[in-house]
Amino acid sequence: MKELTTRQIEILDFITNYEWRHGFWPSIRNIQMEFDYKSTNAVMGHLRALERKGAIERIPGQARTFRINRPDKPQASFESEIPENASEVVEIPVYGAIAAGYPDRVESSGAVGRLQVDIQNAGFTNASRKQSFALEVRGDSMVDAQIYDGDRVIIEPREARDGDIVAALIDGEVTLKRLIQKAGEPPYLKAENKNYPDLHPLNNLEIQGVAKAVVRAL
Amino acid sequence: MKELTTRQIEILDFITNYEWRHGFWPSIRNIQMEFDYKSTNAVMGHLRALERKGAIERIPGQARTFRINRPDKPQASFESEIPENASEVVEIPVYGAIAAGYPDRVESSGAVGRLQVDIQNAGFTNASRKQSFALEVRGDSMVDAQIYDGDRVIIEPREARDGDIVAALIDGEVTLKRLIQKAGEPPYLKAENKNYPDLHPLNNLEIQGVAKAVVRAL
DNA sequence: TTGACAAATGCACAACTGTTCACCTATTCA
DNA sequence: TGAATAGGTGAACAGTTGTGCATTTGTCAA
Repeated sequence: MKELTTRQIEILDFITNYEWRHGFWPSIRNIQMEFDYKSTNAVMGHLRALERKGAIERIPGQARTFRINRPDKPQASFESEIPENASEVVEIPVYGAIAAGYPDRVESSGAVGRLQVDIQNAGFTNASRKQSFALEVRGDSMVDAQIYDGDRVIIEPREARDGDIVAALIDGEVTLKRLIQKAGEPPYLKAENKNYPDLHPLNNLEIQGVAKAVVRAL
Repeated sequence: MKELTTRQIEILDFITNYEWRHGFWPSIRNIQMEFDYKSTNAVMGHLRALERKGAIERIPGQARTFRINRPDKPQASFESEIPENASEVVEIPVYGAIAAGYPDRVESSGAVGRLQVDIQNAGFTNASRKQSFALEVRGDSMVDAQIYDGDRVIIEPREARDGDIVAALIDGEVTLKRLIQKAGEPPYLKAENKNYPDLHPLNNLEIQGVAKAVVRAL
């Protein structure tokens, strides 16, 4: 792939980001608005350049039909067929750190990276996979569940059940713990390390999502 | 969500499948062709029904803008905001199982799944990440390195250094161990569990690659 | 200077695409 | 019997959307 200019990378980033946020691709006029162009043709020029350099593919004349070519991905073309054994893949932004020790605020505001796991391996619910995100773990309160400082947990936002490991907002602080939710009793959070006490919410316990997988770089 | 009819489920399945195969949503006429309808309005009726029953969401008047709602998803609406950013991504086939206990043969022949991890998080070498693959771990010989039975390790094929965790072919058998390679001495493999002995190769020690990351479904 | 190229404006056009209105058939249910 | 609902035809319409042509500006290298 040839070198992309700064502007072309900006356009490409916007397209990718738009797709992740909305679930569908932007129209040319969506891109035009984002960059405050006075003409759609400004976008057209960049799209043509991106296509010429192999960064994207499109279907001529059809609306919102992009395909992003990542350098290391095996050639994706509109003609190529997807093999049967290929499994659907999930793309997950990494947001920042979550305390597995004592509660803390999520540190990073934007996503710091991306993580992809296939559905079969992590058992995602089809719909919420695109909303899933990953958080870096801080602290050692979950070591008995084999989750260590520096690991990344993949969080799927959905209703939690008793026994799930959850990312939770407890009294305004974010933490990663196991949820204990017995019938007729108020729910609370339990660390997987006997040196840490249970966390009983004073006011508010809000489950942000359920941990579905752990990823650790060696 | 209300009950869907057989036909409505067929439509919904087609839409989902189309998106997975093509990377973008179908137009109404795409759906019409698939079901050999003589009128686009047949599709419109089903889409209206699906929307009324909460199975999908769409943006009125805009092309190819679907959103699929699955039962246990909390709330997906076009208004919900998701933060930003993206980074390059690696795609890795999952091949089969590797013994972290005693050496064994890689069990599966073809790839059984796919796993994707972003470059920043796993620190891949640019050139070799294309050929990286993932293996499922069997056995408990690496538990002191926090690698457990059922975990998946991502292997990058490259030269190993002393202290790396490697997938190795030792006397014709595949295993996951830490490589000990001191100057002037023959290299050998060391388990991260004191119940397992060191593995000194009788004939041949072939390093298949270096473990770069661990992924575990919760 | 000249040429090549990235970047952008302005406008018009045609195709793609969602949508609506009128009308039809069959099934279910009270 | 009548009403409601699922499913479908046919034709027309309007908004969204991709595209092409002509023109301008600035940068960089030969």
